[in-house]
Amino acid sequence: MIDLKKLRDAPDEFKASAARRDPDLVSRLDTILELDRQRRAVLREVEALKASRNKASFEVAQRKKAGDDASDLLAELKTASAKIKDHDQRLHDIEQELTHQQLRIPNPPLASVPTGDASANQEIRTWGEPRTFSFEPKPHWDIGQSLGILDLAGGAKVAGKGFPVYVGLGSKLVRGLINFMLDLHTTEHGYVEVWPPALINEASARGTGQLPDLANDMYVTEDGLFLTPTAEVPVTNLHRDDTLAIGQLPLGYAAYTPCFRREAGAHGKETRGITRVHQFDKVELVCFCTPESSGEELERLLGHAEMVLQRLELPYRVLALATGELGFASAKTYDLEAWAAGMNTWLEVSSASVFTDFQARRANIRYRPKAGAKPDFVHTLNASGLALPRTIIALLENNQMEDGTVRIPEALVPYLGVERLTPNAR
RNA sequence: GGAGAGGUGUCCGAGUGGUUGAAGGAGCCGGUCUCGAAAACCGGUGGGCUCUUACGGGUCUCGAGGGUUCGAAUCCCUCCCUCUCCGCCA
Repeated sequence: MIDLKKLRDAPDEFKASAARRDPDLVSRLDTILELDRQRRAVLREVEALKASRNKASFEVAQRKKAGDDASDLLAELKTASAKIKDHDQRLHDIEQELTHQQLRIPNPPLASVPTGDASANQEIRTWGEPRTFSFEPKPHWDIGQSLGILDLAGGAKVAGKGFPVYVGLGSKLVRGLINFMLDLHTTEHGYVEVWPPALINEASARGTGQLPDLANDMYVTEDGLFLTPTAEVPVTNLHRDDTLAIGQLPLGYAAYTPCFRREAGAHGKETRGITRVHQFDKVELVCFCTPESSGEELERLLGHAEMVLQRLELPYRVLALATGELGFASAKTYDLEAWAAGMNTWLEVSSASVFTDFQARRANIRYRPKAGAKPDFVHTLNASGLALPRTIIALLENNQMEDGTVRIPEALVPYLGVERLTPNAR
């Protein structure tokens, strides 16, 4: 949720920032400003009416207590009350429209975010060297099939396209990666591990910004719950309506959840293999912190996600996303892209974002800067650490050998119990 | 799913139509005392919106949303959540 006071106090500055995302936002912000003016005008009227009503009501109480007659006042109050009801209705209508509009304005980008579409993304750094092959590296769907660890047809049979099945060491690889990542983040990076629900309610989806506009990206159940698209939603909303103590911050959680995405309209792109699927597994890092520290927290989160790739010995690059590429709630995002030798491309395996106070406003997550001080909104951040399918793609494609086996990086060996994936091994 | 009990401020806990934003206690903040601390004592202490340069004022808020009433924490309706018992079930 945008900060209405900020918009009101410095409208031009606010609009200029929003326009870097989308020039159409300017007129929508003007609409909001007008609604805000109306709201405050009606509010002043209705509050004046209520003030005089309260005064008269008090007088009635006094007279009744004293045994005096108050029928003249009561008659007066009856009409005043009707008038108030009328004004309240108008106020309610305006506020409803205002909220409707406000909920649909994305977070303005931070100044350091480059303006433009994907072509304006900035490469921050790279790590590792894409390996050179003495043979033609295969794509992961071929490797997965010949090793017998990936059953796409089976998944399509039991659920549908985009629901992969991992078999044997493939399944163990999924399980091992989840454990490896959670262990790394909890023991070395200091995160508190949580295991949240995979289904979320409407209020949670609104809190992190999936609703109202991104409803079509989620699966809905019959009783109005959504299958979570990312652990960010349940974990961030864990503290919805909370006021955190300053001593709790920064507060970091690491959570595994399956993630569900309808990917409506994405068909035809990246349809082979497991690059884009409807259900996948992900370990997510979520952080609550003070507004002053969110800049450095973003860098820390990014570093923690990078560490996963480094331990897995996967070459990657870090991109600072341009304004046109930012997610709805994000003020700044880094993407982490791992190299996939078989597909001969970079694949997004993680995304680290700072949401400033945008989600905190929606979800009403505050903190008290010091005992006795007024509460203020926290800043929230998250980073994938990491999403599994594309990590698996990179592992299979980069570490494949000419004989068809796949080398397992050292960090994962304890989790898999083997140093190499071989055909039909169990 | 059925029956019952209940949701009050940071926490515990009073309060069944009119100076109740809400007793009392704890906590927290400030002060007195002390070399310092503890204890004791005194004072202060919710949040949102809004008006005001400011001091300060107004309004809303007792799970959520509606309703009755001149007036609702208190009465009525709907929903949500927690607890107990029963049923069902991994």
